[in-house]
Amino acid sequence: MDRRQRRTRKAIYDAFEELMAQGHYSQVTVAQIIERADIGRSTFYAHFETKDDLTEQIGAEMFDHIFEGVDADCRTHVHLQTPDLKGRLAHLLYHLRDAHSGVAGKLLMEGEPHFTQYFRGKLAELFETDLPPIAGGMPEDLQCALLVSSFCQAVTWWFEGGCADAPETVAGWYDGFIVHGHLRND
Amino acid sequence: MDRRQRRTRKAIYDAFEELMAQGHYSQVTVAQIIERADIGRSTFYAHFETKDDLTEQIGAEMFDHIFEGVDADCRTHVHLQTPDLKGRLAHLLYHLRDAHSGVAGKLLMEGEPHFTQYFRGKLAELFETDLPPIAGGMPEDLQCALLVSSFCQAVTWWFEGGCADAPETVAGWYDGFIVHGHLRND
DNA sequence: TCCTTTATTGAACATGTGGTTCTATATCTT
DNA sequence: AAGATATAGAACCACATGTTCAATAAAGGA
Repeated sequence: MDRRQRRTRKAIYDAFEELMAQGHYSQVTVAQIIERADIGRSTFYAHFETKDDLTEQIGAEMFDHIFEGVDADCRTHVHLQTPDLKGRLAHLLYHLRDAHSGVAGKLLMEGEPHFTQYFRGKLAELFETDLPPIAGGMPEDLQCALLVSSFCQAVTWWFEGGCADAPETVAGWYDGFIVHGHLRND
Repeated sequence: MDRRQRRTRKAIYDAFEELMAQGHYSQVTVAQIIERADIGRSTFYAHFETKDDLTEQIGAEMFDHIFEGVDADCRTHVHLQTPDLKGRLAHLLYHLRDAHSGVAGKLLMEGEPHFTQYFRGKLAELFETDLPPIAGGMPEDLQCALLVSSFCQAVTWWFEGGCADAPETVAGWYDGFIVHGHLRND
């Protein structure tokens, strides 16, 4: 790729992250991105078809990095050689909190579809591989969707509270919610 | 309330529902609503501050009706005098599917925050009253958020599939997911 | 029925955003 | 050095949100 392209692309990514770190997604405009990235308007549209396109691509790249980091961590830690779900989720929470100044988590919290889409896909992969389907007749895709959706909600809750609890704690709660059920009275 | 106000308000509500029945929420514009409701532009803004304001109010009214219907049904059916969660959720699914031409469910599916907000609140009430908190140390508000979020996802999944399964079936699956957990291997 | 109050109308206006087009200019790669 | 390509940036279009205001219509109480 041309060096110029790399430069402007990075400038756009950085501008987007900076703006996201201080405001709501829906308030971030292309004009702001352009101004902060210090590029021409047409240059932006030479790289991305629409604003949503940028959001999707930036989301994909961000989460690719994050999930790579999670995999690397899980390979490094010997006691996770056979990584259990709980451990993987804890690592995921660590990276969501720390990577890119927590912008990933924040965007997840806001639930913007174009951004979360890719994350949900990666999360679905994670659940599909690790989980034997033992629902009471529930279709697999529904089961997977419920797991993804509730984990996203857990992340949201965690970020809304300023990541006050330790990743392991939250992962443990979620694991308990999933594995043992919650409403058991007996 | 003035008869004129009632008339225009109803016209706006009807127009909104008709437009939602045939398109995506984000594509529905104020201009369209005005045209279909056959009212003046300034009249619309005399009733609602913004489009989001309309969305919130219409969502609140819709879901108030739906939840009232659910309550009424549960009181009618003798075998649900002590209504269990599963039965209530099944009734809720019935009403979501049938009320207002299924627009409620469709909007839920699209996940527009201003619209779903009120529904999530009502759903949280339902869970809070029915469910003894027996999580493994999980905070109650997180537990409730996970329940709400996963049920919304179940509704979404159901509508995406054209409401192919019976409400009781979906409610049963969800209940199993919650009560017994899903990943139990032993 | 009259009269006061209030809602509606509809056009004009202001503003902001997304997205396109075009030419001159700057920068890269070979 | 030279041809290819990316960028600058201004001008432009289309469209949506929301406001303002004077004229008109309708409601509801006396």
